[in-house]
Amino acid sequence: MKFSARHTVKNSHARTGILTTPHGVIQTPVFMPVATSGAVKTLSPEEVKNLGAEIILGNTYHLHLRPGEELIAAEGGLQKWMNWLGPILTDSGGYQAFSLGATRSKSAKTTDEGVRFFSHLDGKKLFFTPESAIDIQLKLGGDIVMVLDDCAPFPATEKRLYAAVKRTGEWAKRSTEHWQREGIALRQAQGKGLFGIVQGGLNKELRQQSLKDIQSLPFDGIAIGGVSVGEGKQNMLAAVDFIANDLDPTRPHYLMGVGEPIDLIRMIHRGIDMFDCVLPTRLARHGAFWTTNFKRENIRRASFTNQSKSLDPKCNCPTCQTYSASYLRHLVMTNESLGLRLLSIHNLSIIFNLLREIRSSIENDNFVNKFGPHLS
RNA sequence: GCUGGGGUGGUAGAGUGGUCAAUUACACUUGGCUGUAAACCAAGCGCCUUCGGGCUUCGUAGGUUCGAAUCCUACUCCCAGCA
Repeated sequence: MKFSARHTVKNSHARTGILTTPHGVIQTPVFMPVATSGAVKTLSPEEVKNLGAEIILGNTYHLHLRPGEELIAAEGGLQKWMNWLGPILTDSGGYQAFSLGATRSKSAKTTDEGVRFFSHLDGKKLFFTPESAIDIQLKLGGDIVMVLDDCAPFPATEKRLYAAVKRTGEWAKRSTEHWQREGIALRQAQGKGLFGIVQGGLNKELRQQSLKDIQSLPFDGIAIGGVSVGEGKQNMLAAVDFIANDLDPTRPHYLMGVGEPIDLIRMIHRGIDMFDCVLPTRLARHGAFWTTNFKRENIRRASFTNQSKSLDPKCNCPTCQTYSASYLRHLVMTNESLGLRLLSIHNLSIIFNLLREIRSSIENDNFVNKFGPHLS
């Protein structure tokens, strides 16, 4: 995997870049729609691509459970199988240890050796280690492989955060060793990349320690995890600010699980190159959508009943070019799946259009000027 | 016309003397959602309220009772079967 920064900005960490993967080249800053179980929910890969997606995210935990990485490998890899011909980043399952463990008692537990899961489908016991998480992702066909990390919840004690940083650091080391043992030359020839993940929650020293741990290892990219776990926007900003100045500029920076349009702007200003988030598609399935000025609305609100205009007069997405808010509300209220699809298309368009604007403003040295009011 | 069954809040449908302003579901209203256990979750949903409570409701009108959505009578409407 290769990354090169293309254009940087004065008075900001914002930058554009190019990420080269086995399945194609990506313009950064980039947003990766989440295709947890092999589909961006409600949309076809062709639709996702046409909206402007260059890379999508698939999930180790979910795909391991169903249908299993062996089947996907036998079918020629996730890209071929689902007919997404571009790059795919596979998440490791570290977040599921948090989300299943935190919200469902005893369905996931993290130890120094790895993460034990009880399948949410049939209760079957699973055990992921840093090594097995990589093996599964390679079988799935991930272009970018994420290490298994220990994602601490919010709020978390300093002790818990310390443990997360220590364990994540140790796992990171095991991960790079495994990556090499399994043939780093081959990996590099294939052009696949391995990303490390920084933890540390809202603790400045621990964030900086974790960044040091991760950046000392030969990772192809640096991810920031342990955010978007319920801490809120201001806390998230603080967590990133702790380390923004020390991010290795030669490697891509990936903020995991973010986000909202406003968060993308702020975090790109802080030097983030990559994002993924379920919000555009999940909000859509819940009737919510963003306007071009980054406000959240919900189409179920009675006031949209007679709105014959589109969701947002300034939006040029396929949904807004074609359908009225009134009709979209009707579709959602009557559980027509078309409504969920059209809102997913709109929300993803809002994100991709924003990123196009941001990239071009960076290239034109206009980023700070244009997005100034939204940067802090 | 006769016989039997039944009319409960927007809808369906519980409830058969007090713990019923009335279970539940759906609908509706409003919130929430940030590496997807998520087309989900939460709250509200007769009227008024100084949030203690007050008032009017279970086809209509009477009645029994300390007390009725629940028992009785009449009326009315609906359904099934028979004429």
